[in-house]
Amino acid sequence: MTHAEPGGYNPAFAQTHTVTMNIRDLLNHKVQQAMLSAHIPFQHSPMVAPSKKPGFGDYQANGAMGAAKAMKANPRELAGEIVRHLELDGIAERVEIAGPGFINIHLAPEWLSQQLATATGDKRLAIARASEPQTVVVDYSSPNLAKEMHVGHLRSTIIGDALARLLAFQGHNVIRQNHVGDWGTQFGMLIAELEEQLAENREATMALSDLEVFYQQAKGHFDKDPAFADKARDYVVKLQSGDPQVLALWEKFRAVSLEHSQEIYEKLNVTLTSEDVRGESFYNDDLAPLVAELEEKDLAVEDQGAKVVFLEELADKEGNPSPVLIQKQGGGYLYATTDLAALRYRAGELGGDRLMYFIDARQSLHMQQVFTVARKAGFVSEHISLEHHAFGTMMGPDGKPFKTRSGGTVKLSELLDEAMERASRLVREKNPDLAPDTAANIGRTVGIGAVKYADLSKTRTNDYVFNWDAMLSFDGNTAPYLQYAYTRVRSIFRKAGVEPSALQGEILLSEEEERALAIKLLQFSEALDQVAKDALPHLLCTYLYDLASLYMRFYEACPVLKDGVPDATRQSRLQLCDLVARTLAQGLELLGIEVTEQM
RNA sequence: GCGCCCGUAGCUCAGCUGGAUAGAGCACCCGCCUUCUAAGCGGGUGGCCGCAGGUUCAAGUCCUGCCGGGCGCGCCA
Repeated sequence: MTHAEPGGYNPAFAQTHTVTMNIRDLLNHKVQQAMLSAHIPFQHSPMVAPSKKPGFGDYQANGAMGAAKAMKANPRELAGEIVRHLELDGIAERVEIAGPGFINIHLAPEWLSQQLATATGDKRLAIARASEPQTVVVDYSSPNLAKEMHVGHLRSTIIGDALARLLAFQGHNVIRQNHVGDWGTQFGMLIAELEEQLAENREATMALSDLEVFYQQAKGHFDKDPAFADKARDYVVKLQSGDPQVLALWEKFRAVSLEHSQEIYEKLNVTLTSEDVRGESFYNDDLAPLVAELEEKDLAVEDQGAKVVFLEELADKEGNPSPVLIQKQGGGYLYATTDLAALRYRAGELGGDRLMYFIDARQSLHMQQVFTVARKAGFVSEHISLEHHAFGTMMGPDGKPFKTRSGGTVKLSELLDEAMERASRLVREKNPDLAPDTAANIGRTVGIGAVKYADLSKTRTNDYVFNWDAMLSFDGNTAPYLQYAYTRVRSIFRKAGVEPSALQGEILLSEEEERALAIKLLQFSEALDQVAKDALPHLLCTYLYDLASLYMRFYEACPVLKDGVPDATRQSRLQLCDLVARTLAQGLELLGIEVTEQM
């Protein structure tokens, strides 16, 4: 139930009303119809997928074998039946049966060319908007405001932002939620420290210019000075009871800390704004009623002085139910309480159909508990999808959690600065003729892109090893490689002095490299659909890398501007180039990565 | 102890609802620039897919057990 399917999404049977650029859906639909005509029950899926080997056509339908097994029929004969009913006139040039019952589909170049033509004329590259747009609430980044953002926040921020961008592009109503940690006991200490420093005539922004240092000062103060510690504890109480003076200090601290985060988001090219901040404090007033409601519904019970929900759904082997603490002995609330309030708000007030959480894998049990309680309490209806998209830890080159040499946490701002610096140095080395401004700008784009892409391109659920050299390399599945592919295309247009909009004529797919590139271009929407469904941005990375690789091969094999290229061929190839550039730029933009005209 | 995640080439990683001889990049070896950015392209070396069973026409993929690693499990968030 953690990874519930979003309601109503089923790519296999998506209709092709308008111009859907999704070949896979189209073929699935066509093959399904053929199967029905061949009296094969609807439950058997066509299993259409891109072929892995060039010899097996462009797409293959593997559903005949499974259906034959269930129907006790001969798989090759059944495949023959399906092919007999298969209507792909104008779409496929050849359909053949191979092996035990594979149906290999070879697409017609004229059809591919037509499909590409609809993409060239469309700003969205003919990517359809969702026919049933959902309201998707995306929880990501969510740093603790008591401290500076560190590398631990990178993955949630980057991956969540990519999904938010992508779902919005698909036409969904995306609501970003930055569930910042702006409440809790540590704020008593921090506010008390802030008050003292302000009394020494320091500006709040100055005192808090380095949150890490400030936190250490407060902690040191707290540990050594009992009077200060008492005050800190007193301020926690005052904060919770709404004391105006303490609250004002808290506001000040919060504002400065949020500004720090906002700076990082801007540097990172992350779309979060102050509008998206809905921190823990936002739910304060709802916590007591929420606990009361859980008690009324006999879900929460008192246990050892605390209020607990016991979940038999998550019981261990011996049948001991899993406890979820929602209120402490002293009456204080816990993060499960806040998360439940936030969840209820997102489903209720925000009207979310799909609630996505991009949070560390270590929170898996907690998220499962929150989801289960929310379901039982009726905070969310059956058809609302609750999804925890977990990710692994960021590891240093030594394979251990990423830390500084001295063992401290790595500040995000410093990491990003280093990325830009390293990239700038590389750009200057490779292209010394660039003006310093231009080089710095390219360095920024490449450096930030490299950091983000390195993260996005790995399977989300695994731990991931941070490696400067690998991510800044121009070889392999990296941001610089993709950005370079983009500049190569743009360079052709600069050289030719042609505007893409001025291009004319049919797209001709005579060479192998052109054909392969064409099919890959047309698979963009398939990649997007899959990422949207499973929240796995690395699938889009793989797609873009494949596309860039195929373009590089095309570039080597198919001259565009060179002498002797017929005009029709030149126009055709320039159109392919333009589609590649736009697809790369669009894909990278959805990942939150920028491109440059030259490198 | 229980639960979740992971184990694929020397290294970093792909492998899509089970499908055809398991794929990239790095590293190593060999080719390709008087021609659109060689920050590139082509080729080669390299794999008991942790181990053992099972299901299946078909298993890296599904099930069970074991080994190894990470993480989590009532008053922090």
